[in-house]
Amino acid sequence: MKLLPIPLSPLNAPPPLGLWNSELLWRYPPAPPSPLADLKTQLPPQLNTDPRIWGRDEVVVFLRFCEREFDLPKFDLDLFQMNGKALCVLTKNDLAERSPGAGDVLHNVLQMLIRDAQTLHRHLPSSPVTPTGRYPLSPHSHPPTPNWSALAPPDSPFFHSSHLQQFMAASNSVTLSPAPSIDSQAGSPPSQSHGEQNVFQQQQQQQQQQQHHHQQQPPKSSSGAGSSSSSSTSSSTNGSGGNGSSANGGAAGPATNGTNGLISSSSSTTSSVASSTSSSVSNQSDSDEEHATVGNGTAATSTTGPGSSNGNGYHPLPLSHPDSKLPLIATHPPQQSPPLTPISKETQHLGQLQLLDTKTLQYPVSSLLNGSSGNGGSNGGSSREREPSSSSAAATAAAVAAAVLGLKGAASNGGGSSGSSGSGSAPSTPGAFLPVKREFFPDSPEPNTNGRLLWDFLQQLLNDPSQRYSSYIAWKCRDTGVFKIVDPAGLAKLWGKQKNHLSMNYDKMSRALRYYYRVNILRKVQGERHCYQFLRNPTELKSIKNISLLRQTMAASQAAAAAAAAQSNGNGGGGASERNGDRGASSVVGNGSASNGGSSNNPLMSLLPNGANIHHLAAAAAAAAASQNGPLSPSSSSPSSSPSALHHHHHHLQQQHQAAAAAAAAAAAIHSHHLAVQNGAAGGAGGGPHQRNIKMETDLDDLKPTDLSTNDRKFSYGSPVNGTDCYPLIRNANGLTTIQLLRQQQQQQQQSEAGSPPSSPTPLSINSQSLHTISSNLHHLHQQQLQAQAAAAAAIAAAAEARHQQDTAEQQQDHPLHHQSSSSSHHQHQHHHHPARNGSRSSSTSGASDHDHREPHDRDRDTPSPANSESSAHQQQSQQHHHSMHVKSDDDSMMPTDLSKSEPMYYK
DNA sequence: GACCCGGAAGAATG
DNA sequence: ACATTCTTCCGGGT
Repeated sequence: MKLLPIPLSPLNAPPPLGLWNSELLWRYPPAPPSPLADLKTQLPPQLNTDPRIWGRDEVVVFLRFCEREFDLPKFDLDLFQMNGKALCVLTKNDLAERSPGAGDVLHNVLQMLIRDAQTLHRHLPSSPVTPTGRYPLSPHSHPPTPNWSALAPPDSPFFHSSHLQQFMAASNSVTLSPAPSIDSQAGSPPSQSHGEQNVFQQQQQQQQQQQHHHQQQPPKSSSGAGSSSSSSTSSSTNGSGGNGSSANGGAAGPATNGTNGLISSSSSTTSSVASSTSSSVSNQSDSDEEHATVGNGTAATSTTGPGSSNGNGYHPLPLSHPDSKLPLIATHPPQQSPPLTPISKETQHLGQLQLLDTKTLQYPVSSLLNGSSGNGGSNGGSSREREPSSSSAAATAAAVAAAVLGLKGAASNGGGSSGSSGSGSAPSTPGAFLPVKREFFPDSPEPNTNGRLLWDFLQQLLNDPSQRYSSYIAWKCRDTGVFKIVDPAGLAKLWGKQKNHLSMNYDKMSRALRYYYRVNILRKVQGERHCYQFLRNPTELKSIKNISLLRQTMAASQAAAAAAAAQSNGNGGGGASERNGDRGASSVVGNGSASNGGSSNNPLMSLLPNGANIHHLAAAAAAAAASQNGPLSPSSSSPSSSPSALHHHHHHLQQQHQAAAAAAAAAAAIHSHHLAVQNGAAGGAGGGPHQRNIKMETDLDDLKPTDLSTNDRKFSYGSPVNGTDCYPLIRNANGLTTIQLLRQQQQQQQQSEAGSPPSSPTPLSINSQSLHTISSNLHHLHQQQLQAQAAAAAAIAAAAEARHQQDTAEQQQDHPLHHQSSSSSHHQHQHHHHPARNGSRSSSTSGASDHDHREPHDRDRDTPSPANSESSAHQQQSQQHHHSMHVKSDDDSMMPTDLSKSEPMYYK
């Protein structure tokens, strides 16, 4: 027999990561580290490397292949009348039952394939492009595995990662350390309760159902299965809790254990899910899973369990609800759930798949997690370091190109995540598609986000599938992110337990909530007691973290970049420049982003989420690239996504960097409306080095470091879109979204051409809705492309002119001025915000240091006279309100109820 | 008196 | 050493 592919155990993962970390690798992705490479290559040609998209026939082919390759006993095909998705969902035990003696092998092989496929997808996001940005941000980030190139592999039905991620996200979220956040993300949207179910919910439900199904169908063997060292690997790790938890813990950090609580809970859920699917761990009865997850069961899950939490008890849940959160799994939560909407089996399968994915992912995740603390950081550093080198225009272009290609991941990491997330969450096609949040992966990796954050905690409670915490906190309108603290004291206690601050009370907790006002994570719903509104969706929230990180890390570089930019272009010109400086980072970022190469690190790109700028850039770039490249992804498209292909792809990208640059310029131009593009900027973008010039004005300036309020909101909320998922995506302005769409298109085309996509109801098997969405998206894309092209041309011309002018007289800071002025219009809103924020002054958090550091706000802020503050505060709210609402188009009516449910703005 | 706001100082954590 | 995210207090307003 050939050696079986190595189990996916997380352990394996790490090494690769290290490798990947190197820039070289990054740029030129080595062949897949795993044995998969071989395995994949050996797969029968007709088999897609992603088993999840196999049809029954492919499954049969695969089984035959395994029989031959591994000298396995003949499989009883009758027992494998299923498509790839279903096959992937089978646990080791399930497989063992169906094929005694070969189950482990089969399982391992499948896991490897899945993992590989996932990996590819994942990486996509993180894509190289701006490796720096991203990585730094999401260190965890998956190992920068270069696969990004693979990313493209259109093969997977899931278009690029986004879908996968989404899928995975749904199921996975847990796994990731950040789980909580993830969960929250995933969960949150999913709505809980009230009728509106988001896709998420559906997904979750699906998942749950699937799980159930899963459990039911495949009679689970006893837990034993897990034993197989290999097989259990991923799952086991998770399940074993110890490991899984460890993974989480790793990410979270030991200290964080407490944090894990949520996470744990969430993780537990995931883990549970995983376990269930995976089998081994829980193999317990279905109920087990639930139990495990739920209550103390957590214990089962292991670390996550309360035990880990120690005194803290993390499980917020546990408190009242014994069940911890098992949300996902929670089988039918009695209460809640929304009856799973009848999801198509496919979707269910997907869900299952997701679960699997998660498992598979776990490895990476775990690795990431580990990395997060350690590696992640290192990665980030490395990436950062790298970036500088890449600073060249080419790099930028490449980044852009990468973005274009589909890195939604890119966004994922840094900002991308947000964007992606945004896209993911919202965008996902309405329906069946996998609305999930792709973020899972990307985000999760991020170290910082442990569940300990209050917002995450709240999200988890709010999104608890079982709605076990509805007595503490409940959505008033999920779409709008409005929730009510039903039991302030109780919630505070829960929070206190979570954080191990037994003396926690509502007053304290509410202070913490108010702290979020400053960063635009929350706002108070005026007139309603205990009612708050999330201004950011989970994804975005995550991104915030990234931002913070970025800021920290990048601060220096940004400053430098800003300075450079100022000199070169005279961007801001005096006043303007200052502002930028002040406000900071954001502005800098903008610049940096433009300069990107220069600051390289700039997460700018990564920031995408918030920084609409980036999105726009990305979008524009994507559009431009798409137009030029034609089938961008084609390369990627090749299902194989062989390393070579990837490389090729990568090169291709590089070559096209100019195009990308142009795209960037175009994007900048496009944005100009929103963002003020400074002269140079446009030129810069086109030129490359000059890129610096581009200054995306935007909100960033105003934003505080942590301030999330940036554009996103505009986009996200404002996005008109409601109607279709697609729309929103596009609207999001995340380049990602656009990109994703492009990818989808491409992939679809490719698939259609290739015919690869198996008949099986692959996830792709797109339903009419999704198709509709896609078509819509495409349509939008087209338009965007056109605009982008036009913009690009204009931008180039403008840039040339600008340069010319500058050359003649740099003094012309007019542009900057213009810039400002133009921006000002946009700004106005922001300004308002700021003041308000300032009002909040938040000295709270860091106190003086922050002030200095952070800003201008303080300066702006006059005196702290209470009166002022309050007034300002009110203004703030009103303004914010305004803002967000305005964006939404909705009105101010605070209450969300109005909001079109069609699409929860909030989550979008 | 409950709720809400926000400043300030400090702790925990990464 | 530093930044972030609270936690804890507190004075003040509604």
